[in-house]
Amino acid sequence: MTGKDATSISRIGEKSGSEAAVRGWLYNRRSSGKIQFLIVRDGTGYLQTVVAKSEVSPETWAEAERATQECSLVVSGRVREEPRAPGGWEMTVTDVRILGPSENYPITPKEHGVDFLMSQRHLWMRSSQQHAVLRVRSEVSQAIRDFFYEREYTLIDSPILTGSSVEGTSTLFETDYFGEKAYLSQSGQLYLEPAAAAFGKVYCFGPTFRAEKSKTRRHLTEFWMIEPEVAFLEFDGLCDLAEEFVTYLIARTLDRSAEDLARLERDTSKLEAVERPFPRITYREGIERLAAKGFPIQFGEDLGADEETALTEGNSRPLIVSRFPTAIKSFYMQPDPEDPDVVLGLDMLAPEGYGEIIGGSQRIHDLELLERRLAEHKLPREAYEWYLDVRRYGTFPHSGFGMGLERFVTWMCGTHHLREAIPYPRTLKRIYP
RNA sequence: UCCUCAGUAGCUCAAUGGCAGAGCAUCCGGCUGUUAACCGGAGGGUUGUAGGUUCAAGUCCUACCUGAGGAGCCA
Repeated sequence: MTGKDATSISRIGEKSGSEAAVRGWLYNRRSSGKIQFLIVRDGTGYLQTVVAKSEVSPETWAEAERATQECSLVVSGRVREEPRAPGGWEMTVTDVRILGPSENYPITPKEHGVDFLMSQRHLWMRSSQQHAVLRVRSEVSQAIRDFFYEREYTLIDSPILTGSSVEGTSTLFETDYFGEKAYLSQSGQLYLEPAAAAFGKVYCFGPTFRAEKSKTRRHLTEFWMIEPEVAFLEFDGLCDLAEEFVTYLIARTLDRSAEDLARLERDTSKLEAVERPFPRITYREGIERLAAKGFPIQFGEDLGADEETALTEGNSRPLIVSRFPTAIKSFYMQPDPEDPDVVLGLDMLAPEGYGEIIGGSQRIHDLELLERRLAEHKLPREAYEWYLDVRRYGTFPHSGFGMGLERFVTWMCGTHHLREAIPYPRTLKRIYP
């Protein structure tokens, strides 16, 4: 089409005082008779352009008047500093060319309901706040990879199609695999444990599927999970790793996503307040605190949403809760040698009511104990022979955790709902678009 | 699976059981510094579906459908 030499709006300042062209979509147009303001966005930023009737040809003026919300266009002119313009730069237009028209764009500059917006998700991501959230997500994903790369972890992609469940409790999406049953992965952990024996420090980062009929703003049926697994790492070290990981990601987000967080009107002082060490309590301490607050939880009962909220109330840092009763946790978690009724598992609960973002544990490395647990949980042993091999051939203590990307991004952005933190959310009631 | 709430114009929402309304969007007109611009005008309706009560139902009753929020479960 046109605009071969178009300038990226993020770099428009480099063109100050000279001619330039920007190529993108019309974000909004305001007209005042003989002057029009075309706000152009190109994915990297927004630029206010000014068309003055007295300074352009009648054809150019008419073309600008034809520009409608979200039409694609090329605008050329002279770039200059302009304090009245959002962003500080403005273009005095000499030429406008509409590339693709846009009739009756559904998302108007006005309030809309979430249901409507989600049905227009493919268009909604053009809106400034949604755009900002997804850019933060992109930065967080990059920071996750950098964190592990800098620490000499090996990326091990775990399979999405699997033959058995990790924990046997959550509901799995079933699919047909050439006449046999297969399931969409709900965790890469089991596949990472053997990899830890091969590479030492490993992680996976990919989509995860849960067929749970959860209907809350903290659940998706398809979400992205980051799971490190580390050989010879024991429980206290795991807690340290989780802390270091989260503080690293926050620092990177504050540094590289400042503009997007500002657009989201995120109170970044809340994120700046997150420093190490994080408070750590055990489950037993937790139920004591809850008893004092009027929640009569007995040992062996799981902590519900109200209990989690009560425990994190007033915290500016995430809370690590550890050492849960064995009976309510997964089969592979290592018992605490000093308190055999509990396992060396942890949940990290984010402040500001964002809830659980990380769940992890030290894994059982003793073959006989693991075999016993499989039996207790009534899991089909044949499906786990390969997993037991990790304990048969040079067993070793090891630990790992899983972090939900969308939950972390939602926290960073201060967003209300998880579904805005993923480009195309999959929820109980939505698989379109 | 359970509990709560909602469904009226393209969108966001009004309407005591008594004429179906407004803002935004769209179209037309006006305006040379707008910031979700503003001002004037126009078009736009099977009130989620089916049944019931009533002289009269968007409104009350019953069932169903769809969605949202929460619980449980989890990251």
